[in-house]
Amino acid sequence: MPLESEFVIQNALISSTILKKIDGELSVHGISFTEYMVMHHLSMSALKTMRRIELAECIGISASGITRVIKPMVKNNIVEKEANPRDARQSLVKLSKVGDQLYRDASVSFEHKAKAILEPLSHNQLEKLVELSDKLR
Amino acid sequence: MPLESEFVIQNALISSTILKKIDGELSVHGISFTEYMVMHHLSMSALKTMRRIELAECIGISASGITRVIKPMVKNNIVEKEANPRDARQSLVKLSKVGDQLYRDASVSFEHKAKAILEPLSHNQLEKLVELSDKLR
DNA sequence: GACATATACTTCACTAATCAAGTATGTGTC
DNA sequence: GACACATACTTGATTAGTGAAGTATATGTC
Repeated sequence: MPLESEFVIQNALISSTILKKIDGELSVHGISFTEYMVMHHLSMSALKTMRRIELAECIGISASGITRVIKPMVKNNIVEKEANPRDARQSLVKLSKVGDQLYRDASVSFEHKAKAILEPLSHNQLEKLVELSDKLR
Repeated sequence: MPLESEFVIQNALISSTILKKIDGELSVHGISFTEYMVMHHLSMSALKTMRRIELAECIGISASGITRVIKPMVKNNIVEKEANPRDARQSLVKLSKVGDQLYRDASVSFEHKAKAILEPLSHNQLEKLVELSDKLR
């Protein structure tokens, strides 16, 4: 079997395992990995505000997917809706104060688990892995 | 943000993208990536026969998940059920002749797509990536 | 200014997975 | 041999996602 096929198969198992571990860790905070990703990308963005489509792209889900993820987050006051005066089609999403704090708290768990998962790798190996993975985007 | 967190976030996006590309490619053969994985692991196994639990583990899904994946595969004569005379609880799964041919055909598409996905990497880089990923199992 | 087309969502029906609970069978201990 | 416990599934209810179709708004062309 070619190495490429081997990688795809191996990667599928590894990434689903990682996802489950992270999801388990984040459940303490009452959020899923997808919700964490939403908060993460909002937190990284300059204005802590993004369009839904942008968010969906960053996270790797569809337009309808992002609608469903965000609906309960608005209800729970983790993010706020904002209109774009320049374009009435858009519905901007902004991290609320509550959401910002939740993100900080969840990040502690997230980073802790991420480190545990990547513990088998040295710092140099991790750097190499990130560098190689990056080429696949 | 620590490199470990960055990797987890980056990897989630990359692997979901890869999965969608592969799924699209396999849909020509009327199968999902999960079904391909079932056939793949059966094909690799010495007797082309495995227990459901074993399969589930290899693929990274739950026991109930494998039940649901395999049911239509039996119906479509891709795999066959076999009893284990030593243990009546077990329900062995075996790749049928039809399934074996389907796997061969699908593998061509699979390998082709896998190569396209990993095209940005040189052979050495791919080897390194597989080696590093392997440490995360 | 009207019309065609593109974009940004939202909603509906569906799918693939999950967990919890249930059934059947095997295994170890007294 | 009986009982407790473990293992190998299966089923039902639920969940997180998908794509297709619908609505509202923007943009480019004549």
